[in-house]
Amino acid sequence: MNLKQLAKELNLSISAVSKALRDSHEISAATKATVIAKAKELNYQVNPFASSLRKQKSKTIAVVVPEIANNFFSLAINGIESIAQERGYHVLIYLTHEDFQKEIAITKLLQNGRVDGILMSLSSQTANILHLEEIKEKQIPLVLFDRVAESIDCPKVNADDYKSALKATEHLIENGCRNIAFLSISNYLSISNKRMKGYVDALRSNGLKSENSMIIECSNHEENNKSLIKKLLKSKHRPDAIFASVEKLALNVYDVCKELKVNIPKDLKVIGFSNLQTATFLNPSLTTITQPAYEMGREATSILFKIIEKRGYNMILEKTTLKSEIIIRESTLAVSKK
Amino acid sequence: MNLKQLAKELNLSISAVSKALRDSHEISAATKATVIAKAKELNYQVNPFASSLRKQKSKTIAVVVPEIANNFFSLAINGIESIAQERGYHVLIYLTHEDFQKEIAITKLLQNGRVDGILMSLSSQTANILHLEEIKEKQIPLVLFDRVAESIDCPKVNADDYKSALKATEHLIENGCRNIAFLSISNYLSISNKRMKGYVDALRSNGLKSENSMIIECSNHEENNKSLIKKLLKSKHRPDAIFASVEKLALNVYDVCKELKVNIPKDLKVIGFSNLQTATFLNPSLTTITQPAYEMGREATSILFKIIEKRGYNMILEKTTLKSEIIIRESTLAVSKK
DNA sequence: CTGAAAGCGCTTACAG
DNA sequence: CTGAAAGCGCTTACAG
Repeated sequence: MNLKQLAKELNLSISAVSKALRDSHEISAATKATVIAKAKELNYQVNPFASSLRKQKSKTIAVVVPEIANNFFSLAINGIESIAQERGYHVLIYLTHEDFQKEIAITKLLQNGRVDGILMSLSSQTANILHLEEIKEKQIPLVLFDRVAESIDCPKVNADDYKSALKATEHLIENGCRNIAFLSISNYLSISNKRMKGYVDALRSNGLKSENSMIIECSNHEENNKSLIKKLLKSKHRPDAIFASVEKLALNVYDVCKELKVNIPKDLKVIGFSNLQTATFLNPSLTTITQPAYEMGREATSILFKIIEKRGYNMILEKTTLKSEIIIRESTLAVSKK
Repeated sequence: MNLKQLAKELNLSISAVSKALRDSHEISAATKATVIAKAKELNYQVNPFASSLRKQKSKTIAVVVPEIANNFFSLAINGIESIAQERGYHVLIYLTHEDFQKEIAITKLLQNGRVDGILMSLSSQTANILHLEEIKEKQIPLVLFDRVAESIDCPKVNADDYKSALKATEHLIENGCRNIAFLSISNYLSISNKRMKGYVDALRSNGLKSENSMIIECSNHEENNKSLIKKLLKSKHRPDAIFASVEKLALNVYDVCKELKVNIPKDLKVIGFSNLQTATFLNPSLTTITQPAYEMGREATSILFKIIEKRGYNMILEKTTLKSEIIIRESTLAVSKK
């Protein structure tokens, strides 16, 4: 069933039917009513490809994220989808699996007009932003969220990572910790730097010397991370707290502590950035810095639609920072050591 | 940059260029080489809408799931995406949020040729399959996974829910449980019935009378579920074990036990269907029946592509059942009660 | 208020 | 081996 057939049924021209369906002011109310009724009766639906080809608009956005089996990203996608569905947009999803080359390939794929805009969170392996510059050159609206690159000129949505890392570190210090190890995953992105900076500044402003700062470089290799943590916990300069910059690392710490029979929080306090819904049921329950993932998704999508719908808006650099929440649980409880 | 411009640059006809790019046997190797080189140089990319319009193929599939902030579905989507990416397909994602009306609206949306096929897991509210019949009538390839409706004639991928529920119940019985409460979420789908049937059959074959079976109807309302569980645990006929048919309910049980100071596994054993990655870190660690979510996603997608690529294959009813795994942890440990 | 016509950018059957 | 032409199904500027 296409416009041509529908027009024939109605004894109208194709253009009249098309206009009626798009509620054009050129068409009388009576004609519109009959057209709409007939279209419904015959279950007519506009061909999206013909429409997109003609209008040069896809009514589709792309979401490019490192992974999906991850609480933060699945919550963010939930937020993205909620706004997109409201506005009648379709959502294409692409996973980079933390692979820079895949990320580049995907951005290339998206340069042919398939989508009206792109929401993106960069992979941890991303080493430069040439691929993002290409997107910008092609004038495709782009909004980055969470894993953001400072060096690119586009709207960004993230959380107050510096501030919450600062507060989290202070929380540890208040609860008696003096040797706090920060588990980082370094990359091109500023996000991990910001968290690290918050940690370092908190040490400094609390009179802890810089030699007290322990920054442990982790990777995406679970086993390597665990042996790093194990080594750390067995060393002479064993920390009294661990600050995990990402969720996975906090769980690795739990794993190692279970194995080494290190008691949390008595022997070691643990805090981590995490969107784990079950943090409260862990043994012991985990103190987390929880980002507003759902809201970040919604916010990023709202901004993207502003750019898509008002051309030229692209030039406005919008940077939105949402507040994370520190949820204090057992893993950082002050315990009198006997 | 379109074919016309590219053809002009090359002093060839549009059709020759198009054929060269699609590696047609009608074009000489030499011409192909120059065309491909030029296309690369000028960064030419085929317009997907023109191509889809002409070929009546979208190279896109839709994934319709109840929710995404859920370990099972995010793992399944991971599997789906991995196969789709391999094959060069795009993945549209739609969430029903467990709302039958939304599910219907989405299936309507997908009838206009936007996608070459649909992967779907039904909402818990889905009350009939008229919308699925429409999809079938329109000859759009459809594969259901996990939350499947028995009554529709299409390929299905699910887990051996009956068998694993049977085994799980037997595990509880072996560990001394006699009064096992089964928390179900009933709906039109057979999935929960299968799990329930496994539970009931295990009781029967172990000589436990049918009055020992306790089936508690839960809902999607967390607070209601918790008060149901609370009532149950405070009642005279307090169970010695709870079998949660879905992950959320198991966590609700943990919540209530924490509040009522019921000790798991001493006072109550808990087992549940769950894809929780942190099940092992819970307090106590949770015994789970874990579905192969990633593999189910991959399998369903492979079948979908078989149908898309070989027409007529649609008629073959493929039903694939994958094995779940019971991972025994502390929450079902036999403990001598003093 | 309605219709004829051009054109979005491809692909492919057909002619040469 | 290459090209001219039709057509996928729309939308919209233009004419009436």
